[in-house]
Amino acid sequence: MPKKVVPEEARRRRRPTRQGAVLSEDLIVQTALRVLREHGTAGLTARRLGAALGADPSALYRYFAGMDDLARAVGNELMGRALDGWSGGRDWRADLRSLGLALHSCYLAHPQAAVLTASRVSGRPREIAVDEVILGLLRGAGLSDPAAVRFYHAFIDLTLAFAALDAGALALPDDARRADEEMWASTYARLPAASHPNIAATADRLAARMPHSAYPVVLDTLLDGIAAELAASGSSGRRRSGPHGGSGVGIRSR
Amino acid sequence: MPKKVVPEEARRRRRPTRQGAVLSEDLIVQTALRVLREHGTAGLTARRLGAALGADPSALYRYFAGMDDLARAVGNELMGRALDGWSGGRDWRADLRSLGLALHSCYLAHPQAAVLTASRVSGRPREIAVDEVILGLLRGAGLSDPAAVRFYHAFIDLTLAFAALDAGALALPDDARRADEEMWASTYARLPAASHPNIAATADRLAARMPHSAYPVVLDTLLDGIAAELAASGSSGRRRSGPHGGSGVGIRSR
DNA sequence: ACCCTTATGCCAACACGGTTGACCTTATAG
DNA sequence: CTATAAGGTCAACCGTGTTGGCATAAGGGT
Repeated sequence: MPKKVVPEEARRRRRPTRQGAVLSEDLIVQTALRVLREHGTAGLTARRLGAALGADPSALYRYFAGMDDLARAVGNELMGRALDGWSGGRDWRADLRSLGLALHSCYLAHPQAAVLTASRVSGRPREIAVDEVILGLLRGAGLSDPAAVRFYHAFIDLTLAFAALDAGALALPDDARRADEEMWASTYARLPAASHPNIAATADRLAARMPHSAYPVVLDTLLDGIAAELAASGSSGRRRSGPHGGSGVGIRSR
Repeated sequence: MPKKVVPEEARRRRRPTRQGAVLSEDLIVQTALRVLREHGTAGLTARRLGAALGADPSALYRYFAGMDDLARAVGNELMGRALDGWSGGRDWRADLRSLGLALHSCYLAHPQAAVLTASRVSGRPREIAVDEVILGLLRGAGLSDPAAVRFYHAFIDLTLAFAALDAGALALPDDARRADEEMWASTYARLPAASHPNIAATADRLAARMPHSAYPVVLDTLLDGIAAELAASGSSGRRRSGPHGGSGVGIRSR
């Protein structure tokens, strides 16, 4: 039956639900975020979302083709929030850096939703807007199209990968997260230097650093790489280091 | 009922199943890997695994506390395989690169387990062994302890973050994954140049590159960064670029 | 101001998922 | 040889996404 989902722009009749709510794509997405925050990653079910909206679960299918489609809409909303809270206008490096950090922290604000959507490509307007901005910054900086695409890919996947990883830790039950964090001060710090010399020599530094995100470090390294590419292609003709060829590893969608 | 799962070492009576198979933890894990490979990535269900073993689904609960527990067992198996299939002995850069790729592809071979375990720190022997190897390579290359720890953190989180991201895509139902991949050739390729000039100019390159993993590119960039740090600290005293300070973003466990 | 079309909410049902309690069988300890 | 309990099986429970059919009310056409 819901082969035909009416797009939001074409909606006319807004019938209130039995309990008075008037549904809309936006209301459903906002409620989904609330349910996600309250009930955890696995807590977003059609029935629970319906209950939270005061509507029958099947009513959702008038707005989304399925829970999968809904998840993409949620991801799109996160992208939009990040973009709204960002402003460019400085040099490409500062802009890219602040955009990456904005995306990262925006996903981290909703860990459950991040875990759910970070590995999906929604193809919706606000995500497309983010992609367009990134590509614009890279090409505007002077990169060739192949290099811009290569670094766009690296930038967006890096950002979303860390968003998902860090969000995954935040989304754990409190006790499990605490146990994971204390692992560095307990298990690792007690390893004998004889069998694990390198861990033993750096145990205190590890315990201090591991509970934080490595995203800023890796992001800056990537920005260094982009700057190096710009310097190389600016002076001489082409090329940079390493076997950065196009031979992909694995099959990915994002 | 399965509050009490008998550990593998304490098992004595091995009753054959109705269809003749003799169950064991190892047989179940191996069969789970086979089912994952054959029935697609979303095809590992208790009922299907039971059928593949020639046993009732509930028999699994004599060996594992639940499907979650079984997934962790599969994950452990993967860590072991990654470490076993790797050999160092060349320069630090080649060793780090092959180790990263080995970990990445090993997790990707079993996406469900990867998604489930990538953001956890288990503190188990094989994982500790991997950490010791990485730290050893970095310190052996000549990095100071703070730099070694910083790059160890970046390396392991980067690898696991991409493993989880890429695995998340692979773990999607087949049709959803296909839809995601075709998004680049459909939605993005059709955006008008007027509104989205940068995407329009690079649409074909994007469609060609995005279905692959960006991990190798980012990994090589990180290795470039390590090499730069070595060169800088080798000649002059200290320092590298960027605001890489210790002020963490977010709270992480891994 | 009316009516008629149809968008849209609701209900009941389906297939499939993990999980469990009760039962039965048989391998092994004593 | 027997008693015990490990471990396989069966049936059932509950929660999941999803859909076909039906009821209703919104709002444009007249």
